[in-house]
Amino acid sequence: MPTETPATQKGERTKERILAAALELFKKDGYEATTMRMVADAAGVSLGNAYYYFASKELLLQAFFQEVHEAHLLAAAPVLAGSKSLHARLLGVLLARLSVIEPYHHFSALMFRTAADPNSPLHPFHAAQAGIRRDGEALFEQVLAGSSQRLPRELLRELPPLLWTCSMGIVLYWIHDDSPGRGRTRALIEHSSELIVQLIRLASNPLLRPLRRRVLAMLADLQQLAGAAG
Amino acid sequence: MPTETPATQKGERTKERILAAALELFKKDGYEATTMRMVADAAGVSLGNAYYYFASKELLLQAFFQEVHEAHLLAAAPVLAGSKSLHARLLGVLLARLSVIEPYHHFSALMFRTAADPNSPLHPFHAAQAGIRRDGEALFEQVLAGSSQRLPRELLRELPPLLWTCSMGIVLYWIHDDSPGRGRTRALIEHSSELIVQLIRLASNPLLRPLRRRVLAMLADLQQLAGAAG
DNA sequence: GTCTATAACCGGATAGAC
DNA sequence: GTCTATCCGGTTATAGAC
Repeated sequence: MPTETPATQKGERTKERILAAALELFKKDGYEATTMRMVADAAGVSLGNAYYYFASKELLLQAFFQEVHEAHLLAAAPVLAGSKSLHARLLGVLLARLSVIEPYHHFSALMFRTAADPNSPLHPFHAAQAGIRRDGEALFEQVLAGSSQRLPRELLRELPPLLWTCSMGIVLYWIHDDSPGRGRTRALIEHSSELIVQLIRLASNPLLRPLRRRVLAMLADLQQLAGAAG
Repeated sequence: MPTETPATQKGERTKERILAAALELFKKDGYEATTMRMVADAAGVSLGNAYYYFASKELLLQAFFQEVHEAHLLAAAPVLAGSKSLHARLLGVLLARLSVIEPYHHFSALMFRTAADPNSPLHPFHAAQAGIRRDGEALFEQVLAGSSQRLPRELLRELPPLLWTCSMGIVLYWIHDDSPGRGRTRALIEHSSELIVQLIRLASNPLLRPLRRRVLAMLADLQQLAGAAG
């Protein structure tokens, strides 16, 4: 299964050519409109050869996700370097994601159709995505760690996956959002980042410890499952 | 487009036969494993004829969802008639859903794959699903209205869609859940119903009015979009 | 053993005759 | 309203070239 790492240099170049062709077509025409035959043609290889390097169309899409994620990390870096306010950091990171994915709005629904299938290797909790998920959580860890906000240790441990999930929810909202300039998603990001910061402060209140325990217990439930799947 | 209502009596019978055959096959083999050719064969009609009545395989699945929803209403009725405790009502309704969908766990992922595509008529926010969504919200309205718990008017208005969304989240969790007897989902339902009740009580605290406002504003954002889509 | 190509399979969807 | 014949695209089998 040379999908992992082609042995030859020539093979490696071929694989790269196929991937590049696919990404270009995805961006231009969208995922579903792009056929494997088109990809193969654009890359100058046969259909069968394309399948030799990428066992499915989905795996090509996965490579695309990887690219998007790396662009997000890049776009978020200046925000994280620039401010210690938790709200500013959270807001900045979420807006950075928005700006990175915006060019793909017209075919985002089609990406998410496959990604929503728990059996698909593209699902956020799938083992194949563990890397991206960990990276995503690491990003929110940074958001928290670099901020001036004080947090109970247990929250610091549990919040990153939760924030990452929230950010996925925002992406889901964005997919549906047809408002000009994606204004609604922007509003949602602003409101929710304020809200989250306020909730985090509230959650640190000692009076609410029993409630917090309950929330953390539920989060543990959720992660147990994610761990089993991924 | 006689997909809506066949003109002839014969047509009506044919349509029913196709639907019945499809549901049986979905339950036996799952959605993806069932081909339109199998459905047509089992119904004793040609492939083209099946497509005359159901323009896509997805529309057959939609009919299945409708059936599941009606079974849920039926299963929830005794709970709603039997207790005035908010927690008991919420818990009962969520567990009723679980018992209704359990027989379909083995192919639930495949249902949700299509349902997660915003362009699909199966998406919870799609216009075609407005009926089911309204019914679902109405169910949670009953859960609240028939309980002994006092609620601010604004909460009473905003909670049903939120609870419905939570219940969809639980279904999503259930899809991934491979634990024996679906124990994890049961635990999640118990924990989250307790948590929700506690949060509702907390939300009624006058000290938290500013926070509550913010939450309600965000919910308004979310519903604006749902309204546009559905 | 690594790579590439051709030909076919399979199933969702459609066209058009009756 | 029903059929047959066909398209189309993801995927696979397989044969052969380096």
